Amino acid sequence: MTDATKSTHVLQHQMESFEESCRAADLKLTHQRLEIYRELAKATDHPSAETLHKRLHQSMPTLSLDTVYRTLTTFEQHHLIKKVETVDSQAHYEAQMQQHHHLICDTCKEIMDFQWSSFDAVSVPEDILQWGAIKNKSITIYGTCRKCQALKEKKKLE
Amino acid sequence: MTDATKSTHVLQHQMESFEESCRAADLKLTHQRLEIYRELAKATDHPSAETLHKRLHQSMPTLSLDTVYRTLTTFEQHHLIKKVETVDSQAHYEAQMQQHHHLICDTCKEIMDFQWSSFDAVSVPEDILQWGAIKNKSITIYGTCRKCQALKEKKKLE
DNA sequence: CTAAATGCAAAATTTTTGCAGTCCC
DNA sequence: GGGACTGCAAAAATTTTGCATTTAG
Repeated sequence: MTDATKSTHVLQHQMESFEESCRAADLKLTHQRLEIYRELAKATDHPSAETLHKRLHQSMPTLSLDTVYRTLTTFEQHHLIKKVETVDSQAHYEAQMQQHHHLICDTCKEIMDFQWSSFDAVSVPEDILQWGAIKNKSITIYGTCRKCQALKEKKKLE
Repeated sequence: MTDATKSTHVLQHQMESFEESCRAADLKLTHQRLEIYRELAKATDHPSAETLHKRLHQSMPTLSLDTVYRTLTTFEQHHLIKKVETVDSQAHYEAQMQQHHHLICDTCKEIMDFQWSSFDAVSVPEDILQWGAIKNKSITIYGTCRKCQALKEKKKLE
C-alpha cells in the first residue's frame, strides 16, 4: 500500500524529471502542463480530467477543461502518465509509472496502488508467449475496503 | 487461449442456464433480452453496446440502441454478464463468468481471454488482506499480438 | 390484466475539434 | 518570430431518461 501523502521533496524530484522528459520529447513547458502534471502527481486517487480541472480551478480559474483533456492525452501518448483500466464511464489517470497493481473497492470505487514483486518476477504461461510480444502484466484486485465494510456493519445494526 | 468458435451445444446450454437465472431474478424473458444475451455469449471479442446493436440489426431491425444499453446494464446488475476493465471510451462486455484473465493488444486493441490457474490459486500478499474483503483478482497482460507484429515487420520492409 | 420492458425522441455526460489569439523557445 | 499551445465555442461520441405503447407472465 502506498502512503496517502507524498513528501514535497519527492514531488519536487518528480517534477524535475518530468520537465526533463518534456524537453526530451520537445513538449513545451507551459504553466498549464506543469500544474496539471503536479496536481496528478500529488494525487493518490487516480483522478479524471474533470476532477483535476475542478481541483485546479481555484489556483487557475482560466484553465479550460478541454486543455486538461488535451494535456492528459498528450502526456499519455508520450508515456509520461498512464490511463487506468476501469469499468467507469470517465477515464482515470495516474502519474505513477513504476510497476504496480490496483485495488478497487466495489462500494466507494476508490482505487489504491499496491506492489507484488514476487508476481512481477514470474513469467507468463507458455501459451501466452505464442500470442505475441508481452510488454506488461498487471493485477486488479476487487473487494470491499475496510471503511465500506464498517459502514455496512453499522447499517445492519440500525 | 480460448477457442474462437463456440459450439452450438455449449451455447445452447449457456442459454438455458441464462433463462433459469432470469426467472430466478424475476427478469422477463423478452425476445430482445434473449437475442442480446445470445449475441454476447457467442462473441469472443468483448463487444460494446454499439457493436452488439450493429450485429443484431440485421436480424432485429427494430431493436433500439437504448434497449441494448438498458439490457446490458440490467444483466450486469444481476451478475449475468460482466463489464470489462479497459482504457477505452466505450464500455465492453462479456458473458464469460468463469474466472479468467485478459490479453490486450496495444495495436489492434483486441481483447482475448486466458486462464492462469496457478495464479488463481495463490493468495494475495498479507498487507492487502488488511485493506478489506477481497472478492476477486484478475490480470491484464498488455503487448502486441502476432498479427500486429507481422504487420509492423511488413511495414518496416516497405 | 398488470407491472415490466421497449422504442422513440430528447437530454445528459464525456470527450474531441476548428479556429483565433497567446506564449514558449 | 514561428510553430506549438490554449481558450472558447461548437460538435461528436457515448450513455441515460421520460413517456407512450407493447408484451411477458
